Amino acid sequence: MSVSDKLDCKSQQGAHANVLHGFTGYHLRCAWQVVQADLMQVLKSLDLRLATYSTLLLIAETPDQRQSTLADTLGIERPNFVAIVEELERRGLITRTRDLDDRRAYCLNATSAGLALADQAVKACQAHEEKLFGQLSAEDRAQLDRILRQFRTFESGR
Amino acid sequence: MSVSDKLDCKSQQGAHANVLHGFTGYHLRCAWQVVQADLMQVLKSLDLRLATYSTLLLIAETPDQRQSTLADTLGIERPNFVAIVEELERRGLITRTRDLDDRRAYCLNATSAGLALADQAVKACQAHEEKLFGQLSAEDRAQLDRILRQFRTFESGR
DNA sequence: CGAACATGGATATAAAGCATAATCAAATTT
DNA sequence: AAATTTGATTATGCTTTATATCCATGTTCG
Repeated sequence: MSVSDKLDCKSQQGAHANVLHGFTGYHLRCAWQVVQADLMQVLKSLDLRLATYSTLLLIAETPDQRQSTLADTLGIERPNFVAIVEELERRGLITRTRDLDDRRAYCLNATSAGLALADQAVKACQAHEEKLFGQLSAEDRAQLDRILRQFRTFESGR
Repeated sequence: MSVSDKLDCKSQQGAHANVLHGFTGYHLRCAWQVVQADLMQVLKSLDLRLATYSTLLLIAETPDQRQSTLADTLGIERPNFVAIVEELERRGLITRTRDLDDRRAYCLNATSAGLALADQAVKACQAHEEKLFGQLSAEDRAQLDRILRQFRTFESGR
């Protein structure tokens, strides 16, 4: 499990009717749990965490961005982003060069090693998705993807 | 965001094509994020967290269970479960009575106050689900629920 | 029976993850 | 030029999650 959420994803074998099973949100969470567990394992074999993985990918795709912009995009607090960036730099996956126009800022870019690892990671994730979502019928898989994308545009109705 | 996962759920506005957007798992996560955020807010108004909420519900549904059984069902490590149970007991929502057959163990049960709060919480969650998933078409909503349930039976293909 | 071992619950503790306040230097504003 | 803002950082705290250990009770087996 993770987060403060302890929405028992194992209680299906319980003999009693579990109210939680009536909630779509519960099943959504359980599904994400399964995916997350497998994904983290896949990334671990590349010595990546979810945070470093998505950061590396974003830097590889959008060159010359500064840290705060990237952190905002990723929804990571700036202070917490520092360690992530430092790790990627230390491992030679990205470079931090001073912005000439604003000498406070860095421009982050992926190295060739970083690009190669990002590529490897994406391929591994595609295989992971195939493994997991491939268990659904083709129609169900397409439906799920479509509905989830749609759902994402919703605001948590304030 | 939460967990180690930093799968940027805000980067959709990014001008560049984001590889992550090609993954169903990514959208699954984003959807869960939206649901979780709203759910936590709903529970907060009842002074419950996801952990205390699901624990209370489970205890209310399955009387006379012992702590370790409940913890296992919920996928919570036993040491971490202690504080949760203590909180529920301190708030008068559950009782812990010694098992006569095994004096090491406790039997956990919801008090009438606990049952009442559980009931309130369930109703609040139903409203929350309605608010969020009600934004989908009836067919999509049914499909999503069906597919997620199905997906849940999968093992993360070992 | 009694020693060895297993189990329910608790404590202590550590590692992550996530957030806020404050710092420093380099911009920008006025 | 002084005041304010901003990019990056540090320090710090809170929460969640995991592990190792401990105590008391139960169980197993020589």
